[in-house]
Amino acid sequence: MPTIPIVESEELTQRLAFFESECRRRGLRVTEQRREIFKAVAASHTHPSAEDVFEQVREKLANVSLDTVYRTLTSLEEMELLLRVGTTGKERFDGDLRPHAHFICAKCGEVYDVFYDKKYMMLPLREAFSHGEVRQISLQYKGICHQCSSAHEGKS
Amino acid sequence: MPTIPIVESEELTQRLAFFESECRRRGLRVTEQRREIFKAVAASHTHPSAEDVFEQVREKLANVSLDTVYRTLTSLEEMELLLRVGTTGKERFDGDLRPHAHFICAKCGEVYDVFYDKKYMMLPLREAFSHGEVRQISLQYKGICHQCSSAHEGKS
DNA sequence: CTCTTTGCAAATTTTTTGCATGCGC
DNA sequence: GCGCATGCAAAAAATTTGCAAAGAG
Repeated sequence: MPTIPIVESEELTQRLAFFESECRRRGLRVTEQRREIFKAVAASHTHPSAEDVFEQVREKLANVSLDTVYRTLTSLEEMELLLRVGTTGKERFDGDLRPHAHFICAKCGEVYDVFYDKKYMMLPLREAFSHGEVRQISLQYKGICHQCSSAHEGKS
Repeated sequence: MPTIPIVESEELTQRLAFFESECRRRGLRVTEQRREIFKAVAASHTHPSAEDVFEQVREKLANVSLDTVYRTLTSLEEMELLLRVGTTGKERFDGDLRPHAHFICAKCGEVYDVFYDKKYMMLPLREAFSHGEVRQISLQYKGICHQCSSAHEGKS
């Protein structure tokens, strides 16, 4: 039962304002639903799933739909106002057990290997062990791969 | 179009032997299906999805089923013979944009934050940029959280 | 010969999409 | 008022499960 820290309301207000200005800058409408969904994610430190966000937003807006939550979470991610933990889409597997990281293209989903010197992983490892026994380390970079940025078609 | 490096057959043979001994050690039967599925993942550097593995294994064993592939990939992961890129199960979101890592419990799926000093991320960042424009860094530790290891019920 | 593993099919779970109505700008 | 955003329902995609038959030890 993790104790849930609440983001202080002052900072939250500030982030909400930024969210709204970002929406306007991109020509997206500031709706109650978007505001509540953003607040739900920004205020929590529980790494909620889409379903979790849906339930929390329901307490404020009794009839939001789950698909609006999905759509909004996706657009918030595109606006870089939240992070998605893990990969998008289907699971991928890797039989290479050497310590290495992944570069994942946000557009095409391709996964590229990134090798690094093990010693650079030591510091966060120590803190990670405070949460339990670490069995696997996975460092992921998300971005746009060269292939996708040269084929300059489609959204951002 | 990524060029696909093939794991040298000598190393592959060695890994296959290890896979078989691991199976026996755990009382799992060494079947053609398991062997081919393991080989498919171990020999490729393409981070295949379950479907990809399925298609490749089909070339050898014309009637493996997709569910066998799923079951085997899961057991190979439990044997720590392969890695799963990304999280298991549903997607989780994080509104905290400060640079930090995640400790993900392999048993209950809970996600814990792990903060670190940004400077320790510099080295792999340089290599990551060789694949494209990095927009997000995500460091994940997978393991068993204290909560799950104290509640010592169930598998492994 | 026993008991795990498989293949099939069906079920679940998670996420996405089409379309008419509603609401921010 | 115009057009994007929403809600509903239905579809799609990904993964899991029950069960009888097959095969490893």
